[in-house]
Amino acid sequence: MLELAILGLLKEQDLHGYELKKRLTETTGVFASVSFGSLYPALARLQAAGAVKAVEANTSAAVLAAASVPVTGSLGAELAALRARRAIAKSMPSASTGRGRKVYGLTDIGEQLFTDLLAASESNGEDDRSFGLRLAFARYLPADLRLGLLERRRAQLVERLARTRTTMRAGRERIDAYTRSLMEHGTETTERDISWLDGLIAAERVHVTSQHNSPSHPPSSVQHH
Amino acid sequence: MLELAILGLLKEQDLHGYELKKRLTETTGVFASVSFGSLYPALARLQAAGAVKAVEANTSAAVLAAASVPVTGSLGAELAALRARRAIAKSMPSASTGRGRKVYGLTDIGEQLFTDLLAASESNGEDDRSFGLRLAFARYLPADLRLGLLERRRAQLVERLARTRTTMRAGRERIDAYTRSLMEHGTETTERDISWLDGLIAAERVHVTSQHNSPSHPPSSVQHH
DNA sequence: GATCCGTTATATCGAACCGATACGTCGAAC
DNA sequence: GTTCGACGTATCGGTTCGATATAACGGATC
Repeated sequence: MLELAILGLLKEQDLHGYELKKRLTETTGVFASVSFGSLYPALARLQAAGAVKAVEANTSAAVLAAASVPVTGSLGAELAALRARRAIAKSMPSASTGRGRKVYGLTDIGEQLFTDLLAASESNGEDDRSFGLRLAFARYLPADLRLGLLERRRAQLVERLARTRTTMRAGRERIDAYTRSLMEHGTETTERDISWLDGLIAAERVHVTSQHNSPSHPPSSVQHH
Repeated sequence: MLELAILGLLKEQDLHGYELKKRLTETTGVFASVSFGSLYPALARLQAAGAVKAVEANTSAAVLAAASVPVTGSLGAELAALRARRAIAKSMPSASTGRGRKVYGLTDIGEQLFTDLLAASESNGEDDRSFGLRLAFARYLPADLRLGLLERRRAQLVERLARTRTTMRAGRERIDAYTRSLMEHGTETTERDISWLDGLIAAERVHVTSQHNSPSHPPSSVQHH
């Protein structure tokens, strides 16, 4: 789960651990708290699996070297050098502060792993954060899988709603006022989530039926009935 | 965190593990999924700390036979006997590996531990589930601590709102449509959470200022909307 | 009446994850 | 001139999860 998030962020841009954590907590938002105690082991796992590699492993020395002599052929190193130059130009001190930072980048294996993890619908944990994370990377999914993700989530929320209502009817004398208020508020929140999903699904269907290009599949075949 | 939930449920009624899990997932609802892999170790910890004790062990005849002398020719009974001996060797009292249910109840230490955990405001994890769980047992809190719980939660949500808005303004070109929709929906949800909390806080204040409160008699009417 | 299957029930294992902490550099405030 | 906070990598102990094993029971199904 965390690995999917890391791969997704690295797909857009090479990043080091600290920045990765900031984006996971702040930008992606879905992770209320992802700690270094899980981030660094996850990075180590991904590196051991060959999904990511350390693209730039030092401070200004390596940056300057990459900037002056770009003979490595590494795309990530060139990008890092570009970013370092821009940072220096903006007199941003973060390029050379602190201890030696390790910038990670995706490999081909990592690209493939990202695609596999994102499209995995059967082996799903199916929790709330899983959906939020997948939606944040939904633009990398083909249109049909994207629609399936939204509809599966909708069905899941509808089922949760039904179970909650059953529980509230079943043990109504055991539930005190605070718990009941919590459950009712949760029910309303889930209902709003469902109608929000309905909006997304409707927009998705319009997009699917109006124009025929999905991101990775050419419109060679009509939809099957 | 899980220990607090267990203690709170056992405070109302003696329960065995399976029923405990059902109430944690269904009734309390806050825990989307609490697994046996965390429930049983938590129960063992609480038992080792003397906070709970096995009140009734409805052990079957096979378990008793395995614990004392394995007389049956059944393979399963012999395996059970092996495991029971190993458990006894680990000095675990009443380790019945049979299928008899073990009903747990609170001790005086457990009552005290529950009160301490519930009132702990400084060493808080402060995540979403923590608040929901505490609110579900808010009737056991004195009125001032209950109000503090609600106001701390409110302040937390307000801060989250501010941080999310800052993030959305800062990296607006980096955020794609799906992520933006997710963040906007999350913002609306948080705003509704805050106004829901305002209702609870108002009801709480009315109760505090209008009459003398006793911890064992929570307000009979909590506002829902 | 033997067999299959879902529910009730306890328990363990490996892997993942979290919070705290340590180690370390830098700029700014005081 | 030193404390303070930001950046930055890393590990440790303990908690939790998901999967799995074990086992007894009741009800279908053949």
